[in-house]
Amino acid sequence: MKKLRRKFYNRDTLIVAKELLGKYIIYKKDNCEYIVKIVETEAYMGIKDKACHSYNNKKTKRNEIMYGNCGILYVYLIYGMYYCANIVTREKDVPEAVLIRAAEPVKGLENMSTNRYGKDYNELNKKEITGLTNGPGKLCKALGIDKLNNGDDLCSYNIYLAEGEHEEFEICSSSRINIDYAEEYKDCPWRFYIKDNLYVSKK
DNA sequence: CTACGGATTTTCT
DNA sequence: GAAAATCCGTAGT
Repeated sequence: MKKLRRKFYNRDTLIVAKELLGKYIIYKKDNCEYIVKIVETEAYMGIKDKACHSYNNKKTKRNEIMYGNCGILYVYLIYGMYYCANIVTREKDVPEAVLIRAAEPVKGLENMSTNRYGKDYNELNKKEITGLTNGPGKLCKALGIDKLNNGDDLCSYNIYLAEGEHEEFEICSSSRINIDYAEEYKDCPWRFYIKDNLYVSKK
């Protein structure tokens, strides 16, 4: 599979969010190779976007990664219990990113099952199988992504994104999930997902 | 099928 | 001290 280069990420964040659909995340950890296909993303559009951590150019210890180079993972803890994985876009000092909301498991299913439920993949019922990676917190749990992955370079060997075979699918968009506080930005159609894919988190 | 509340803790004000 | 880019179980339709 063809690895995505740095300049893929240094483009308009909405374009990157859309083009990330269908791409593969390859992550090597604990002697296991995890592969998932991205099926749902959300764009966070930086200093003007009230839903974005960097709204109004706010810079904190948590979000400083967004102000750095693109093609880097931004991971943070949400609601005290789950992690969310984002990919930083644009050039340095333009703090935008794409949240990876959901993915389809491709390889490393046994390990994902253990990470999520503490049991074998072949013991999972149908709901547990789709529940492996159909949400931002679930995806991180399945892949074992946590705080330590904040700042990981996606143009490296252990973790990177790649293009698969050319594949036809229809892209849907909608408003983003759980950002009611974002006022006039809460209805922007900046969430993208692959139509009819089983692992999309909602609708 | 949808709707609600509780869990849990880091981060920022 | 409040909020948070979530998830899950339970209850109701």
